[in-house]
Amino acid sequence: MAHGGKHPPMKGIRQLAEHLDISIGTVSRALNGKPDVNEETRKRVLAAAEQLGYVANQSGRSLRQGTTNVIGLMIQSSKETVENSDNFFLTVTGGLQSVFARHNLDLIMLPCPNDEDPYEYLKRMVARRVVDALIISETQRIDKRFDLLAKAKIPFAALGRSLSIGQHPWADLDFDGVVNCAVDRLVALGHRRIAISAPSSDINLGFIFVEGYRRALERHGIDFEPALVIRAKSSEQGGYQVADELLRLEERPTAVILIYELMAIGLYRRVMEAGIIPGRDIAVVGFREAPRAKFLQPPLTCFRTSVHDLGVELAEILLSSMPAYSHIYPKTKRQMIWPLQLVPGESDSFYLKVE
Amino acid sequence: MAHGGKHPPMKGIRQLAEHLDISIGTVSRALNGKPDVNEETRKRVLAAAEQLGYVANQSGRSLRQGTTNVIGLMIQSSKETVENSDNFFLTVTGGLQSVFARHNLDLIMLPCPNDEDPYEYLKRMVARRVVDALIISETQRIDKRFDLLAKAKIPFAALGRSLSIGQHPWADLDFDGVVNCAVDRLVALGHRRIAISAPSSDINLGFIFVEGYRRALERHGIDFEPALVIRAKSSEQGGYQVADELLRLEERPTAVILIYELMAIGLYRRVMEAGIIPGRDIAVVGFREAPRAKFLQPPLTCFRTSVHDLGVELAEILLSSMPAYSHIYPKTKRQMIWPLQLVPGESDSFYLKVE
DNA sequence: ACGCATTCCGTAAACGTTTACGATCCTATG
DNA sequence: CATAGGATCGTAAACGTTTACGGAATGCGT
Repeated sequence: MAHGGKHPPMKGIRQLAEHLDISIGTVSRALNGKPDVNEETRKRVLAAAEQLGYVANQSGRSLRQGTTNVIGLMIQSSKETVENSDNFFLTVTGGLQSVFARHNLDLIMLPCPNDEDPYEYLKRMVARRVVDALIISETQRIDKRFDLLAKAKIPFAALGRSLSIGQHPWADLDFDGVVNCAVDRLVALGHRRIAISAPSSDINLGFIFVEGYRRALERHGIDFEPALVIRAKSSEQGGYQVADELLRLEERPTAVILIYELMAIGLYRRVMEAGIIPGRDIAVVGFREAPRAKFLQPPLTCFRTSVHDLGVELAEILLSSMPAYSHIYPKTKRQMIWPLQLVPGESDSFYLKVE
Repeated sequence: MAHGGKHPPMKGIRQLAEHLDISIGTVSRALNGKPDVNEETRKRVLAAAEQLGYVANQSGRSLRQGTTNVIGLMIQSSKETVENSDNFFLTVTGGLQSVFARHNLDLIMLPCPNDEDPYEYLKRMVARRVVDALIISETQRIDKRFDLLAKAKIPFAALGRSLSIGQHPWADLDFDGVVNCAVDRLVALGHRRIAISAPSSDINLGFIFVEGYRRALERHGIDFEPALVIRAKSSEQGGYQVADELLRLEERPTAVILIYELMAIGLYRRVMEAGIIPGRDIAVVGFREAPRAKFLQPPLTCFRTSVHDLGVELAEILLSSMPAYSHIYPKTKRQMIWPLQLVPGESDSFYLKVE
């Protein structure tokens, strides 16, 4: 309260310096915690900045030091993503921020419009130099974005693994573990004909999921039947379609593993139309546990994880690859497979062989 | 393909100018579509920029002209928001972008960490001058953020109305229409004792929803009973709690209106524990239609709207209040109430008076 | 041939910060 | 007392861009 209530509009560090009768350089050093400044004047500067509501103009700062203190999380807001992710990204964002906040890093989300090519969008964002580092999500099996970021020498980490050359940092859910666990459980319940749904194998997830499924079957000495792999969209309609195709098979499967819990609703509906009751006549295991999965009757057996904590891990992975922070987060783990835990429901408990 | 494949790293507009043997000022004018430049040289510049992959450094540009061409959408990623919104924000983002893209405006999302005060977070973002305009969401009944933005003279619009002084631009769902329609429908089905759930009346929505409910009852000559207003969290647990409180009442309601479809699952469970079947023994109307609401059995009667198109409207409202665009979007509509449409389910169809 | 308007382009000054460098003062040590 | 060295601060030069201003060249009418 040095000089009353109303202040002239704060124009910049220059005004602040004049007001304090200190040189502009010293003010900057004081604010940024540089060593060459008397502790007492630092206090004065901080107090005045607080009082006058001064905050450094980001553009000037970034221009000078080539850094923005902002980390970007790129997401694709395609219709399909929006319907499936069930706030996955908002949750992971919380985890990311809890780490970034410790280093005065702000997170912004960069939603790629669904009519723009993600690669071009990212190129624009990178060139604009508005973020210091990037997290990209929904990675493709071969994703040019990795090369772009590597070439631009901008630190990054991926939410979702990729096959790109070189070992780039990423974190991903343990789809392999999920499908293994699901198959184990179903086999233990007596199933031998187990179907699986997955997105197209272009999508990395589609590839991994089916590959894990194949290996799990092999472990149990069960032959892999291509007809039991249904490629479908990860939506309610996709689930309906999966059921439809399964019902058409000569020899029906007795169990099915779904890649997205949302598909279960469509599948439930379709099989019930055919007089088949999920959990009694056909076993269903879904992935992943989400608030909406609780709406199902019978409750879906699925897999739970803390998406928030996944964000925490991912943030540390990213920071470990940023020169300015790599001394704090040693580069031990560059890739990370995030575990999930089985949540038994009733969609696979009361198994009776169909027909 | 003027001079082979590899290019030296593009450092800035200066290099581009040297490469073209043109002055730096002309290059800038050419890129920005200024009139004082020969059409042919403009073509050359644009071609070279494309070829060398030059994109203007955002910091330098913003510093000079005080504008960033970026619009921010502030959201709060609190646990409750994340669980309830069902990707509401991602969807509205799509609508916003479809408008912004026409003006080369980029949208970024600013997720306020849940352990930070939204007001302080916004203040930081505003002071950093990283966005030209802002959209704020989840507005409180009295929300200091409006004053902050007005004082900072930064254009903004709100997703959700507010009571703040002055007529600030906003768009909001037609909660009044929803509750009116719900009451009308229930009354037409013979109900007189209609309960309602709503969040605390500090939240603007909680106030509006109950107020509309009161007026709707009045229109039908039904007395307003405070005991039938249940304040609960907008979650599954909240729905369970609502049912719990309703079951405890001396004279039970025969119908209940829920503010969030997610609450229906908890309510369903609780009333079924008591041997009461939703849709037969008690009528349930929910708000809003969401993918997950389809999981309910019986299907929930609820309200549908195009959140994407709401985003479009909101974007136009915002642009109309930005000096640079107000000639394109005349300031006719500054506030907008966005309609919803009833989606009849079966949760209120087979009404039989309880007891 | 002259004046004038128009078209195009180059020059240089800003925008707000950070930081290398050097200047000043003070203290301790010989 | 002389000097070294540390503590503290001021000065000025960058960072990459846009834009006001003025200059050169051209066209046109007289």
